[in-house]
Amino acid sequence: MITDANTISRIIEQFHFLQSADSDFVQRFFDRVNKIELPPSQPICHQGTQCSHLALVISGVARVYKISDSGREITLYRIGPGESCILTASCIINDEPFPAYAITEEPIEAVLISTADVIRWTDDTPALRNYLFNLISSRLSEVIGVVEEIAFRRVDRRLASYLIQRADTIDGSIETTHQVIASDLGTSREVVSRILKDLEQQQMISTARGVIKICNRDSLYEKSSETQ
Amino acid sequence: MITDANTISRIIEQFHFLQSADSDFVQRFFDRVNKIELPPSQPICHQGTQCSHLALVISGVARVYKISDSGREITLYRIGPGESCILTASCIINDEPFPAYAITEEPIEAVLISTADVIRWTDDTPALRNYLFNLISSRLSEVIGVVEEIAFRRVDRRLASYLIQRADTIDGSIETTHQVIASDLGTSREVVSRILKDLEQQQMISTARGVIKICNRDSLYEKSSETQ
DNA sequence: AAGTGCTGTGTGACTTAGTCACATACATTT
DNA sequence: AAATGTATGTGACTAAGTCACACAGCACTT
Repeated sequence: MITDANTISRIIEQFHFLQSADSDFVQRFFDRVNKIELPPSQPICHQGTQCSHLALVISGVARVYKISDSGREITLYRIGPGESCILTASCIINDEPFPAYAITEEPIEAVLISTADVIRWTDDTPALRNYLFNLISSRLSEVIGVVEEIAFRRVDRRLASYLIQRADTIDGSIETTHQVIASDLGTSREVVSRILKDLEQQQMISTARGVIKICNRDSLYEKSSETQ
Repeated sequence: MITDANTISRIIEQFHFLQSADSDFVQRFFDRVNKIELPPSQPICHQGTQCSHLALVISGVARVYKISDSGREITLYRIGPGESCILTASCIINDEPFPAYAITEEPIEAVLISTADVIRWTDDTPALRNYLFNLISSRLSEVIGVVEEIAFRRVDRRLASYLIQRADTIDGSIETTHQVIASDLGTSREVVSRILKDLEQQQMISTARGVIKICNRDSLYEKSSETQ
């Protein structure tokens, strides 16, 4: 149960479906759900487990990913404010085990809905249902995008795109490690290190321990969009 | 509109949601939908186009896949009897363009539902809504499985699995070409040819133009489940 | 039977990517 | 300054993808 008016208005602001739902539902909603806070690097869902709650993220970011036997990782997508761990919803509704891992990256505030409420509400509340349907559809599109990336695009091009995307808007710097990048892209740390070295020699970026800085965004962009 | 009693009962048999829906809806359903037949190798959805109908497959198989600039393909999943081109549904509901290609493999009979009816019925008919939700969730799981395969598993292991899966149950033979296999697995024809040659030298299979026959299923299975 | 053409398969040489085993560099603590 | 832990660099090797081209099997013509 959530009672704090301030928290409630933050949640309503973040989740559009609460605005289009009738006030009766909104009241029941805040009666039945709970708010939790999670620290960074907190595992949320384990592959193969059943999910007991659906989490709607108010603030923070979580990462959903796969791990291979050899320990390599690949990020499927991230969950941000206003979104939800939709795989959970899909597991709840289909009664299947969770097919991946999820972990918090930035500290998360989330609303927890119990399995029973998810099932009841998706049945009788069009607003929530549409919200979930839209979210799961866009996840499907995103994951199809991941398939396309890893099946067809060269790692150096993908890395160039990744750097542009992640670069700080002000000074073009990124604080991260090669291992983290490798885990996002689904490749190995050595491969990332070598490509970064190449990019540095071509003056597109400069690197230091834990930091990458974009020096020539244009030529990096050009590299990212080379075909084949 | 579908009136033929025989056709109607075949459709109801295939689509469970029509059994759990109330009879009022079933009547409206058959009043409003149409049946189509498509020959093999007929393109259904083109990447980037809007979808005007949702197709429910009564018989036959379609393939949903991605193509790279260089012409390489990868299969995302197949649509069989009782299933539906759920990407279409997701595009209809989110009003997004279709993110892949779909083509019939075996001749297809399908029920076509117009965009407007899809939207109306997902809103007022729980049975149809749940059917679609389950389907899209399981597609998401499948596509996540594809990511895992191409990101982490070696091509020779994947090919071994593929052959076991596709082999005729009676004599263990498969009628296909190296190019078709490559397109399913998301690799190139040459790679498939080389690995098949290896498998043949290890007496696991024998090959001829357009045919592959499994000779030693056990050792092929062993190969498919080697780790790393 | 020989000719023609299409589709399917084989192969070498080369580039890109992933693995393994280390070496080295930098930052923080003691 | 030494010790520790994390981050990065590198060579050697295997796996996978690309390109160019050769050749084989089959259908169809004449």
